[in-house]
Amino acid sequence: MANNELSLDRTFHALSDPTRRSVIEQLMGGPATVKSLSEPFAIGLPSFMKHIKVLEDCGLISSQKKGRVRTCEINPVQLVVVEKWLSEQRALWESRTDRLAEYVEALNAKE
Amino acid sequence: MANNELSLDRTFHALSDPTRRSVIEQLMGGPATVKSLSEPFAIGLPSFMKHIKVLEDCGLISSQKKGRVRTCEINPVQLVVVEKWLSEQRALWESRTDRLAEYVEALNAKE
DNA sequence: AAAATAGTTTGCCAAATGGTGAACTTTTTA
DNA sequence: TAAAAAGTTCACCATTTGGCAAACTATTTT
Repeated sequence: MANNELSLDRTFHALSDPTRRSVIEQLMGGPATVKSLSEPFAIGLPSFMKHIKVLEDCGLISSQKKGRVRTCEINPVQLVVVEKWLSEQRALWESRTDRLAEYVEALNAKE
Repeated sequence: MANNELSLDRTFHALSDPTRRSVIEQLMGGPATVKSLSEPFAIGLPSFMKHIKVLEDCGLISSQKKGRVRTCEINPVQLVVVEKWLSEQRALWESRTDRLAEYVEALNAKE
């Protein structure tokens, strides 16, 4: 569970971009090549590769090249690290008051 | 539950900075003034106020001024929005395989 | 009334971010 | 073997970020 702070910085930052979140969503369905992942987006491959690198550097995905094709895969551990920070905050808040349950209900009701 | 995308962008970005995460953590204990929130950090007030603004713009906190003092408060709804995106991803992954449980266990075991 | 406190506004800066096009390498495929 | 496909590298660009100092406005305190 090493160096949390920097890891959280990078992971939250990685998730702050819609292109990168979309890549994550795609990868949830299973591994995919860079090319196929890039297709939904109207940006060049060099730009897209930067996003892949950001995701890889923070540990959200991993990739390997075989022949001329690079295949990416999700690494759920890193998502759990982030989820954990959030739920810890939630726990802090809940220990102070228990209004959060109401908020969540209200939020769910809005859908 | 309006405009999720932009809201997620801004909220993830807000959480990608350690100063801002620390402010969130402080506020989990209850409302506090800008000054008291800024004390742990070796940065000037103008810089600190930018962080407050980022947190307020994405809806993670709210604040109000009374006299010369501005008091900030956490707004847990926005945290829940982020938690939700993450747990949706986790659900996607779990629907594909159930190895995540193992990962989480392994992670928890490391503490 | 004078001084301290808490914030705000302004203008500045270096570095990081997210994009581009062009040129290049390495496989595959035709 | 020639051409297409999939990345990669490079140099460049505008914008955003996160910091600063200085000057300013209110409000408490003393």
